[in-house]
Amino acid sequence: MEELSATAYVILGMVRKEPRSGYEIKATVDGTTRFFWAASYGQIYPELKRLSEAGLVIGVDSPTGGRRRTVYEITADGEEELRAWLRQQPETFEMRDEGLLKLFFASALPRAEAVPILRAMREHRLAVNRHLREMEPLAEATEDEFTLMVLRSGLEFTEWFAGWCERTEAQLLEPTPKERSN
Amino acid sequence: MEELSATAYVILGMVRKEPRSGYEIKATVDGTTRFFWAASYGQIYPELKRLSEAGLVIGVDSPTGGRRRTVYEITADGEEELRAWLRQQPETFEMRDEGLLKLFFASALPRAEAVPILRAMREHRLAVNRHLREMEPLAEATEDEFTLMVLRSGLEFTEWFAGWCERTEAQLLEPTPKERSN
DNA sequence: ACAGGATATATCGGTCTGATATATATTTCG
DNA sequence: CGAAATATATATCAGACCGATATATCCTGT
Repeated sequence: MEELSATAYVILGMVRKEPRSGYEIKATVDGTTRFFWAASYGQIYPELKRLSEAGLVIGVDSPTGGRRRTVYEITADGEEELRAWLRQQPETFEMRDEGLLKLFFASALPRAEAVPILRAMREHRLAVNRHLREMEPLAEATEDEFTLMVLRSGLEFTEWFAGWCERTEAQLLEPTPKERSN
Repeated sequence: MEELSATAYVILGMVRKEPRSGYEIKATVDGTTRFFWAASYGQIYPELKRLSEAGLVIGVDSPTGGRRRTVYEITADGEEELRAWLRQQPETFEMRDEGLLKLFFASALPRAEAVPILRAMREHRLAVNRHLREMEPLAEATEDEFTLMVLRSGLEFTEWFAGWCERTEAQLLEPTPKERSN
């Protein structure tokens, strides 16, 4: 069998915790992993078909009234595949931060105009932090300690980042090294 | 005119600092922004054509012997476009961290097997940190203070993250809350 | 002279996002 | 009650983006 995409493992991991429909998988991803691994319908539905064909999940028809609905469960093969993946060294780490990118090119603007970039970055990190903080009680209530562990990394990360923005902004308000040396 | 992709602005920013060929743009991106904004040949060359057609850059034929080579310069319109973008609120922030994803699903493994995930994450962050540290003297030498500012964010980030991994690993080696309460 | 690496451009398969389309079920509220 | 809004559910498409590969030339070390 071919290698699975990372999204396939997100799906396997999610349906292992609890059988779910594609829609529910998407909702759960949006509520949990999206800060470090997102997934869209455009991936989820085709991937569910592939996983189903490969026998790693089983789709069970569970219509709600006249609305068709398929709930997927993980198979023994699927669990095995998931565990094998978990035991492999993580490869992918990517970040795309438009704020840092703008800051990198900020010499194209008057120096003072870099301040709003840092402010916007800080606001955004703080907004995410507040959001994560709201999720904390729920994560504390679950059996799974890793949910909370990962959530705490998000809390710490956003706090560190917001702090960096603040300190860097302060540094920008000071005179430049060139000006100081005059 | 249509809206430009973020990669288009990476190109504009890079050729504004210094006229460059597509190959040189890629090399510079790999040496600088790649940690928070990457770009591949598959984007760069088509985008250079579009930007050239839109009059935001000008391609100047500068062959090296018999090897064709086009060096791109930014135009006044291109600079204007770049500055307008820099003044807009940054939108995109994305992260894809396979380590955190694996940790999130680590309840599928015996508890102790989460340790190698955290170790691998820490090793990776430390490797990036060492790499950035090597680049520091170069960044310190440049006129552009934002280069160094952004590099320092990478240094701090990797240090924070490596520290988090270390602390979280220690936490895993302690007994579970359940075991403690017995 | 030749191999290996650097410079330079181009392109393709596959992943992934964000938006949109379609349909049904449930809730809200005048 | 009935209409409107919202939630559930699946499907698909254009475009962004990555990683790899192909092709060709130039430079350097031995």
